[in-house]
Amino acid sequence: MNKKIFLIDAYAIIYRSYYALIRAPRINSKGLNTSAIMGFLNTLNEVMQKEKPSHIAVAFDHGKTFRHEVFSEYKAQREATPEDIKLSIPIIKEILTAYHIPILQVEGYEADDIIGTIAKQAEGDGMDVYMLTPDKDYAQLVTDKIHMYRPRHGGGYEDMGPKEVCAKYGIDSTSQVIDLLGLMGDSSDNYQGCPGVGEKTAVKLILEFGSIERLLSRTSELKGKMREKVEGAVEDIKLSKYLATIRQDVPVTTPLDQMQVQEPDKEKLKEIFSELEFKTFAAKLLGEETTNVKKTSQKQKTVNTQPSLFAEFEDDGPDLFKNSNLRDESESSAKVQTIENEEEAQKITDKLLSAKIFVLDVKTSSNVGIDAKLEGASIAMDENEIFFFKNVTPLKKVLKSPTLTIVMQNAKLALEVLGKNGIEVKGQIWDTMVAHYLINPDLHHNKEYMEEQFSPTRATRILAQKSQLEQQLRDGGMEKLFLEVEMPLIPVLAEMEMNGVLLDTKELARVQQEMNARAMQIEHDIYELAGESFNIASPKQVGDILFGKMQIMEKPKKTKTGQYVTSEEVLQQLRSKNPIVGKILDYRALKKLLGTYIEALPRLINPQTGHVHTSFNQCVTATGRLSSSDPNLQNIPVRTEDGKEIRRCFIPEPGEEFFSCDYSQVELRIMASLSGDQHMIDAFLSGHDIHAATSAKIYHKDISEVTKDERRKAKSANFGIIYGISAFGLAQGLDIDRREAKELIDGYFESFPDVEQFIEKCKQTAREKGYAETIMGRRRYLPDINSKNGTVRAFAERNAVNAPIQGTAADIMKVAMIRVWQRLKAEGLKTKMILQVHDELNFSVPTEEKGRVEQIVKEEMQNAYQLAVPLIADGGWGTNWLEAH
DNA sequence: GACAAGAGATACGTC
DNA sequence: GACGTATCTCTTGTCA
Repeated sequence: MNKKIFLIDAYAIIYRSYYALIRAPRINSKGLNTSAIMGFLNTLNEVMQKEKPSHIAVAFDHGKTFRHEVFSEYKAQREATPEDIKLSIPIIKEILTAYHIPILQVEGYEADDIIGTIAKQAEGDGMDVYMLTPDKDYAQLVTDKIHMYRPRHGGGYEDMGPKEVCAKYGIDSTSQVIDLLGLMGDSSDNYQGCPGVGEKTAVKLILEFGSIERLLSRTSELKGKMREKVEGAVEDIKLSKYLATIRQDVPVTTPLDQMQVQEPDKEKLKEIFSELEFKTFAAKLLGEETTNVKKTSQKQKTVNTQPSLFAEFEDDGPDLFKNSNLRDESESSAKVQTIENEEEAQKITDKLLSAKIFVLDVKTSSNVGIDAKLEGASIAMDENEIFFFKNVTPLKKVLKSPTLTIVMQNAKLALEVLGKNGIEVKGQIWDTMVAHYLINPDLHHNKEYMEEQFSPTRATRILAQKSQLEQQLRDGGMEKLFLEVEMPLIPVLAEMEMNGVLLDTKELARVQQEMNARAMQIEHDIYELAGESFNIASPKQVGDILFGKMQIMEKPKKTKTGQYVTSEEVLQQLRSKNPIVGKILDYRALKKLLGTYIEALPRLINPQTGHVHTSFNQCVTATGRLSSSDPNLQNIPVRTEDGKEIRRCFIPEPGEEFFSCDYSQVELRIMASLSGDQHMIDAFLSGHDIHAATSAKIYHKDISEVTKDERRKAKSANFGIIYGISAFGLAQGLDIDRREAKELIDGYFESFPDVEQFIEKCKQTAREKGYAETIMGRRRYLPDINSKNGTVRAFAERNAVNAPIQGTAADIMKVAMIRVWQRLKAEGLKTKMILQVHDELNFSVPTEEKGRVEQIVKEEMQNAYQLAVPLIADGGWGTNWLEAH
């Protein structure tokens, strides 16, 4: 029989036992928590009986280690060893001594290092080595002869050899365990490895590169974020690997033969167990009759709650700095005066009326207009004095005065909340949030600003910001855009948000049922074709089925994270390979519609108003467009038949009609105008279908001879220019090769030479100024325009072309919205503007106003700006959004 | 170790 | 090109 040695990591077992019983610790009559001792003994007992080792030893950590020397933070975050464990250690050591089991500890080393060293020696002596520990770090030591003997969660043990270790972590060899740990780090030892890399990613990298050293020498092969992560943590990774590496050269003085299992000192053990009140143990371990010792005879008390050792420090006392409002006040020199009676209010409103400008900062219960309640408002005329109104009604008269300038931050929200309380704002709005957006359109303003909590003194900060922002707007030539477009737009948006849009919930429910049934059928078909069921919503699983299991194509494309690409684009190409592909696409389309719209929309109906109230965000996009969220009503489907079913569910107010009016080819018209290309302008002036006309020009044909395919290509080219896509992008979109795409673009530029020049000019201007500009002076900064990296630069160049076109379209639409809204007001019409989708406006119109509204909307949209080509707006009516289109 | 929250990737809806 | 949202997957922090 071969020699068999068990090496036990004492603290690992002790901690594990202690925490396993933390909710119901074992406490003996002397008040000692014996969980740790009991657990340790149980483990020892089980091993001795089951495995009958020939040799055994127990290793303890001892003092600060060499790891602390190279890394002072090593295990620094660990809480102090619980008192109960501290008390248990000498007892456990005493028990071990009584068993005649050697206690191994070496100053400056951890138990792992000692066990690593002995394991190596024992292996050299031809022993079978078992390391008894739950600690995964030990896996690095595993060989054919050195196994881990790991306590299982529910009880029992797991014998882990090289095969088991590799299988558990998914690696090729046990030596890679340290590479794995070096990358993932170990939170319990307080070293982090590569931040953002956990087990999954670490395994992937190790499998790809083999080791940390090889990975670090070849980081250039990594892509994107992953490369940044790894390259940014090279030193941490190296250090982590060093810390994770278990030493095998510890000066242990105990020779192996002293670890031979011996007869225990039974008398001594009896004494200790009796002291601990371990009756069962005493009986069991000493081989006495156990049957008459009933379980219940253990008088161990079970305590459910244990007072925290730190209780006295956990008292949630007053933290002066917890409340940021308090901190704000201490920073501001302004006096805050709370206005509570009418007399005071009167005085201040009189003062306000004679002031030209003041700050109004409204306190709301929510950042979402429709949900928000009015909770007061502060007013500041200068930086010294702030008045906080708990009741805002006295301000009604002031806010109505059109001659005053009211400075606000996020005025749309204020207007909405005030409006709900019957207070109209007619003064000139000056919104610092929007100003900041114009000056720096790349930042996320809504979040940044709205997360700042209200405090009475916020008003003075807004005032200070205003003068700064005003200067910046002037410097950037955006004052006009700000005052004449963005500011007047605010009440329009506020009203649209409050109006909301009605949904036909019955119809929606019907559509939901029908689509759900279809989705289920398709799901079933897919499982049948795949021969197994899987999560079709998981791109990873879809990829594994299609390309891994079914292998429907050779050399499938992979994403940067190493998964198969299963995008619509890829799958469309593979439709003919296997019927499952089409089914997956159909399933995804249905699920998308169901999940994003059909099931989601009814949940977003406001119970008070019965309408869906989106947020129109004025400070989000880099180009100047609005965006819509919660829900996004700017991406309601329209292309597919199923998508159209959803549009059908958007309805006007009861008894009214839905009017939808959209600009025809605004962006192309803007490009024609900005470039001044006479051919393009003529094409528009002729009134022909613009894509056909473009095509006729490119292919030197009469417009009547243009084929469908030629028109399609011209259309793509037109869009390509607007979106600034590359020849590559165009080729992809049209499914033609790049050479042909290049020819198409060349032909396009030959036909419209000034368009080509315009594009060049856009890039040139951006290079010189550092930003692109719209017709109304809106800027988009393009810091990458002079980048050395070709891809990065090309991206900026496309933005340089796209931003002026898309941004100008946005400018024009905003002007149109303001004018339409103002006319509706001026003419006292009840028609409501309810949605804007970039180039389209939607209204709910009382029947008697139809004629008037159609005329106003078309007129104001078409005359919003004078271009070299006419702006055309097409309107349509219906009982729902789809019909109106 | 289990669990939840957060971040990132992927996919897809619109203009 | 510009967005916003759903879903899955992985990482990280927290709690025993």
